[in-house]
Amino acid sequence: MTTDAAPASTSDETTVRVRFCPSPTGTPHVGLIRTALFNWVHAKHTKGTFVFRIEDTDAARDSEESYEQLLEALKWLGITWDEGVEVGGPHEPYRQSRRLDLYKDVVAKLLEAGYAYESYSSPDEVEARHRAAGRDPKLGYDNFDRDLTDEQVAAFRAEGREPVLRVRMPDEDVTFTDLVRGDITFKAGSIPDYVIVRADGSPLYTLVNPVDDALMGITHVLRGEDLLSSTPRQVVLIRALMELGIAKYMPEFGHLPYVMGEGNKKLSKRDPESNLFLLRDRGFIPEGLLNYLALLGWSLSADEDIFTVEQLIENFDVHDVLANPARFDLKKAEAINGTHVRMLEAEDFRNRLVPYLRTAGLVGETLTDRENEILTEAAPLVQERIGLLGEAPEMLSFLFKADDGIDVAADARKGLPENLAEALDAALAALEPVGDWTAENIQQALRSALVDGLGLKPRLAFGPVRTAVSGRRISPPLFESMVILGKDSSLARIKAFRNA
RNA sequence: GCCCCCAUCGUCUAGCGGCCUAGGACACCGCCCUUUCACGGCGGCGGCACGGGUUCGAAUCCCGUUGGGGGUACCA
Repeated sequence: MTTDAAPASTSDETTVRVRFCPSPTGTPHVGLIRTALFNWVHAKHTKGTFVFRIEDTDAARDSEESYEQLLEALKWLGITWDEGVEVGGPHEPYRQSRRLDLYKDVVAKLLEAGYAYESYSSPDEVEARHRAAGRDPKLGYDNFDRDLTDEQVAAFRAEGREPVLRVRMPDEDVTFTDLVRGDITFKAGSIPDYVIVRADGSPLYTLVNPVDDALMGITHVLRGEDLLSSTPRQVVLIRALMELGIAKYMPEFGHLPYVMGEGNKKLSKRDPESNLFLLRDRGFIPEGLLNYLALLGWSLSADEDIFTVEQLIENFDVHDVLANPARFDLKKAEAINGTHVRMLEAEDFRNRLVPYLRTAGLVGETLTDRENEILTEAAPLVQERIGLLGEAPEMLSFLFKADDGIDVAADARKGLPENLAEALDAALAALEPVGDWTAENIQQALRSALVDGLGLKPRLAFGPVRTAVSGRRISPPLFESMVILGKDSSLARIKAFRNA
């Protein structure tokens, strides 16, 4: 005998309803976000509804701060929801901590119809019974309380025991069709009756998750593969809810592969590269990060890794998602991000730099006219040189500093020509008469003085000026930078370095 | 122990029985471009875990082995 979820499943005509339902514990991490992304994209692709629900039934671990961070994360990434917290909808409230009465009703019906029953056994007692019968003591719950007599119940009650509530698992195989893995069958007897309500009356995830999915009409459950082995339990419970008229249909399940860290460890919340806000602070942009995350388990085509969110929505099909876990590769993520950085409109890119300059202390809360001018002119110089926005401040800092505030990095002093002083003098002499201060003219003047005049190789010729002006061995294009600084400032810096 | 999932270059992947002498991307290594660094261009390195089947033909289908992961909670 087989319990098959498929026949009673969602029909093609049913509008897609997916949900993202995190527990507000800790900071948002990339695995969580990838799950949100695939749910959202699936909804967008099918013109369905994306529900954002909060599973805060664990008062000890849940926090309001974490809840706020989840909102901030989705907003930053542009992942919008049609129903849920903040925006409301027909199934309010969307926080489970405020739905407790609903669960009580469902539990009463489950008990009455015999799908669930009271269980008084303590773990120790279960283990003792296994030992006594010569079985492995770690076998799990033994379904002992399934058919207690009234006398037994009364006796337990008399001892002051409060029961947990368990779901009666059928003695048959449980099969469901996973959207990414195909048919999956759990053998009869391999799953013991499981707890849905604690002895103190509070509901567990095993109850509230499927119940809310049923109540909210969720058609597709896309979640991490860590929940795969709890799916047969949910299938059984939802079948009961269908019998009771609480659930209209069996949702389809799709279990997304893990996002792994170094080695074969699941990326933990403590790994820095998994922390969404840390990635944002380093300068990932939503376009790049979303692109990379989508690549973990899905691909647009055989030879193109770069795509926009629009393309992702257009082409995404959950059936194409791979079943095997993927490693989060920061290098590749940065490379993908860099490509998206280069794809930004110049003004958009410029504006996105501001918070990073502010954090680095290069500009204040509001930019002065001069700072705005510098930024507008300098931004294009770094746009194709960085993979992360956070790399920009170091590259641009010399443009925002005073002429006497230039610190010369140690490596910028190395590799300069032997006749450093002579080269600087020649550069000054050549630049003084330049009237029209353009990159073209600056280059011409320096080239004829240093390359032609002193016979320096181009590689060596401009080093002294670069160091003098920027204090760095590596800088944005030199001549353009000098134009932004202006003639006076440029010459002052060369003089200062000459006399240092 | 039992249950379930997974297995193509170092990494992410294309591949859904013949287009595969296995394609792309990141990383790495050369070369070119070049005022530094990048960007860009060209080239190189590098893989179907193993063993059985099925088939005229298998990276692709089946079975097994090995390896990895998850579950077996009054966590989610």
